[in-house]
Amino acid sequence: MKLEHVPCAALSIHVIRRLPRYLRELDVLLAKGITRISSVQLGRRMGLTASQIRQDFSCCSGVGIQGYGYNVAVLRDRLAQILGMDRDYSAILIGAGKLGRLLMESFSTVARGYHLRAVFDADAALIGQVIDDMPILSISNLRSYIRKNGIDIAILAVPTGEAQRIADAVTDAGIRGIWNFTNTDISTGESQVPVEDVHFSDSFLTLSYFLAQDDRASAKR
Amino acid sequence: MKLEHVPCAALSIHVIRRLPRYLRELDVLLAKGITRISSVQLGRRMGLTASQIRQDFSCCSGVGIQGYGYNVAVLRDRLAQILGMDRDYSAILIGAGKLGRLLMESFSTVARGYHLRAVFDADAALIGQVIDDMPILSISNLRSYIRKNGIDIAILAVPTGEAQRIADAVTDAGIRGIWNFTNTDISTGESQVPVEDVHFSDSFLTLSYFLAQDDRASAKR
DNA sequence: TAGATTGTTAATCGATTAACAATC
DNA sequence: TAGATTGTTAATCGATTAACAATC
Repeated sequence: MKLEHVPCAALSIHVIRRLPRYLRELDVLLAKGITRISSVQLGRRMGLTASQIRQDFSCCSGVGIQGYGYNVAVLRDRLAQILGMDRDYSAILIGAGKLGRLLMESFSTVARGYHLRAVFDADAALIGQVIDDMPILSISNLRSYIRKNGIDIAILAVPTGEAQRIADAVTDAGIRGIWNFTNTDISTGESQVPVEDVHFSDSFLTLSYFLAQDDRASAKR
Repeated sequence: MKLEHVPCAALSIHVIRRLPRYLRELDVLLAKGITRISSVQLGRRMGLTASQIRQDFSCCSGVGIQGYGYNVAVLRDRLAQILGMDRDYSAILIGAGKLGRLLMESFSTVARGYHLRAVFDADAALIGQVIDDMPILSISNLRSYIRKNGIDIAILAVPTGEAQRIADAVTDAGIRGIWNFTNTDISTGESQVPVEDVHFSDSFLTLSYFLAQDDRASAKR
């Protein structure tokens, strides 16, 4: 199910989606040697109100100090913890096409703290090959691999037509989250396994709307 | 500026972000030969309320028919139009690394209706090479190229450290939108040029939150 | 005509912003 | 102590849902 609909998330999805941004900004501050920041200063940098930042950070109880602000390093670590970056989770990639290979390469920087354990594909010509030190396994072993190794997250980089079938398989095998790069919405049914979509095309069209809207507005003037 | 903050968007950003999803679902219906759909039926398929769908489609005035529903093909074309898919816009790609090449290849399917006009890179070893029929141009020609050819959208697939500098350049040259794949938030300042981010890492961490939260909840029980 | 379904208005719900007491 | 700033409560704003008259 889409993250927007997961019950018992403790924080609202709006807050959750801002946490990685805070984390990035705090890393920038750390790199600059800034050790302390107030909600007003951080708000100015990020284009958010100080009020919102304090509301958002109420999940990090005890980190802020009245009259002082937040210790950057402490807050950063607390956010990283909330986001599960300290937990040694495991992931597998399904689909070793162009996109899959890109994700393989960049995984360690994109998903710091996670471990990519295996890569699966349906193409017999790829199976057995080793790419970036990762052997490509047959998709027919997908379920048993997830079960045996207690994999946490499945990354879906398969053709659109295969997406739901694979989603069903990994859900059935006990996966705990799906990172979906296919251009379709997948369902995890009863299981309520969370699905995060990266829909390139949707993202692009959203941007495109603003150009078209701008043109429509200009045409009227 | 982030799409969330663009003024005079006519539709709320929440509605806009649902439009591409509607478009996809309508394409699925068309492929199945379904020519007619009601808000209740569409809601059931997509996990939305019929009410929300009718509110969302109030931007497509005249398309719905009482007692009948919506004509799938008509609604689809209207949405495509609202999203600017019929306008022959142009785009350039900046950064011909792994990600850039993937975007080059997939651009025509991801951004249907748009034309990729040129690819830029800073690496002298790449400049002049032809990849997927697209010659790689020198980034030193970026501004003049945009100005001369009236390019609409710039796709940023450069290293994080270069992102803001390039964003400044393309904004200054009169670009109308930025599709940002770098792992940082860029500012377009006064110009209010809309920026759509695709932050892989933020997306992944958002999913990761739910695993961590699930573990925290389990630990308490 | 009777049934179905839209488009829109009103009600509810949730997120953001403002205000301020607590306190470092 | 005085000034700064948090954390939280209350107020506002906006999005979603419900209801229903209009009408195909």
